[in-house]
Amino acid sequence: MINEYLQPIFTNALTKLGITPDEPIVFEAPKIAEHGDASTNIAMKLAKTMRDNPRNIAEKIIANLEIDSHFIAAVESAGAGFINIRFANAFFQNAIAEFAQIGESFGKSNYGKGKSVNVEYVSVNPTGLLHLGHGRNACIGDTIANLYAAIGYDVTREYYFNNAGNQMNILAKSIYTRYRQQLDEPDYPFPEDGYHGDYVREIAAGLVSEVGSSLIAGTPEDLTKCRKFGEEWCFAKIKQTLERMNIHQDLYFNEDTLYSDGKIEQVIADFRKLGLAYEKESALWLAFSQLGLKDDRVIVKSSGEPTYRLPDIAYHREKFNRGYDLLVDVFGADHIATVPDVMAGLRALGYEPDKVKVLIHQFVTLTENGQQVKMSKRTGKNYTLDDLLDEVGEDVVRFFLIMRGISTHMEFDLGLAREQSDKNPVFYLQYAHARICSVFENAKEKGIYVSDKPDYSLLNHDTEINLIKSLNTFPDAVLASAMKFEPQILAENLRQLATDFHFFYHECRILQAEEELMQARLGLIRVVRFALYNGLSILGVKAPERM
RNA sequence: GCGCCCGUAGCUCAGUUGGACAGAGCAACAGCCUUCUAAGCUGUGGGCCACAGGUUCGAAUCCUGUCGGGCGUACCA
Repeated sequence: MINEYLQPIFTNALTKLGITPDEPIVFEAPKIAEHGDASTNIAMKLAKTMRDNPRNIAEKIIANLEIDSHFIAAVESAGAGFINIRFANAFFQNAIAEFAQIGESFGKSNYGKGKSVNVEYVSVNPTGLLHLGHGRNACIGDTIANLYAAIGYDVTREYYFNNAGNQMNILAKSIYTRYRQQLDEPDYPFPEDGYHGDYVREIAAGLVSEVGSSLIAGTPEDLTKCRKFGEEWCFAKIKQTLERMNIHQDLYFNEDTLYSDGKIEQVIADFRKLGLAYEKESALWLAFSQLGLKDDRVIVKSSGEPTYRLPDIAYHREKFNRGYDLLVDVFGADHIATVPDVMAGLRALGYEPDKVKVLIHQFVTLTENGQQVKMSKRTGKNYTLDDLLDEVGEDVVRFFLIMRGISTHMEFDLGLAREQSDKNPVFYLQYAHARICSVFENAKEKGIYVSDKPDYSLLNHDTEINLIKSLNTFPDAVLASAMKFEPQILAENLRQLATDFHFFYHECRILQAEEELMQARLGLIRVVRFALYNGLSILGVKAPERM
């Protein structure tokens, strides 16, 4: 809003000076309050082409500005050639009136109207339970999806899985072993590469009570039953955990359908047609070296099974063909190797990889008293996402897992999480929301009529103006958070908004104020509530009315 | 060896397309509740932004190299 207001005023001044800038003028909020509400470095940018020093240029620009002194209080040059702009209170009073009119959709936009995005996340194969790393993936993906929904995109949330691969067979064998151990043979040997997790015992116990000893022979059909039972059990658990975190995906895409629908064969045929696929040592290779990558890779093993690259390419092609404007993949750092291969493959098939945004998040290190806790599914000792949700609650987990940039290596200390969960910043935001609700509740009890059109020009207290400034940044933060694929930007903005609200709340009485002022303040905090509510909802966190 | 990510306050981390004296939370210390929720507010201390060069009006941010950590580098996914 500040940018929209200043842009024409400055462009006009430059035009008068005979300058047509090739890029829009950038206004930013100075870190230091004395530097005003907005600042531009345009004079410094022009210094080279104009062959003049930035201070002189700044003065010339300022002299040519046509300023409405009702809204702009001061414009001055400073420092190395910055132009600082300070708004009058009227500017912000005007702004809050606009925000109030927007009402409950404050912060949302129709930036992406008519455009569609597919966000693929979680995508864990049903061979075990979700752990903390999956949680980070899930929370990032879901928040990204929410962000794009908030800026007007048509969003599809997708979960990709494979219930046919080798890992599933290993799970089947592991289940069968536990089944036998529980049924008749306590020393039945456990497969070397099997899943050691306790949950496998649970699955086996479930199997025992469901089918008794009918699978004891261990025929291939019996193992298939073990696998099927395990798959369903794991999926139910995974979905249950996601449900707890308020995550609901629209589409579960089974890799298997790529085979049954001939999509895999089609990709192979197309690569052959392009002369990019060749046989060597009874495997099928793809000539990635002709696609700008270093080495050729196997896409179909000598056993006849494809490697992960092939279905990944076929799957992305499938998503492309569904016609989305944007495809987002959320992967953990361990899957980074697949990205260049898939992109190169897609490009060769005639698709535009720029439409795909791959978000690689780094790992979460789980520690307890300084010691690392392993989360692996295979080694057995596993601390699951459910365990964490039980300990600290859904809101803390969701907020914690997105409050840092996705590329940072997060450390999660269990002891600290237990001890500090009540100090988690998420409560700070929720508390601000609850406080506002409480004020309205009190107003209602006192029979106070709340006006829809209060006189916002009565808001002149520093903390009021400051709060409006803070609100002013919220819609931009939602947009920036989406465009940059960084949920953390929104989390940080909300924290600042809550700070500014708490400060205002401490300084200014609302219901005890004189009638007109009270109405203006109620109007103000109503907008703050919409911002907090919308922001928290995007982050998948509850906005309680009472705490 | 090569590729990606990271190294900022005691701890966990922010830091917009390079901008003005480097920020927040937690921890520590000192204050604020007969008044709309003290899960709050105010104040204090705390830094060779890993290290060394380079680019420029200006670098935590961009480039090169070094050191340290994470993840990859399969006919596993």
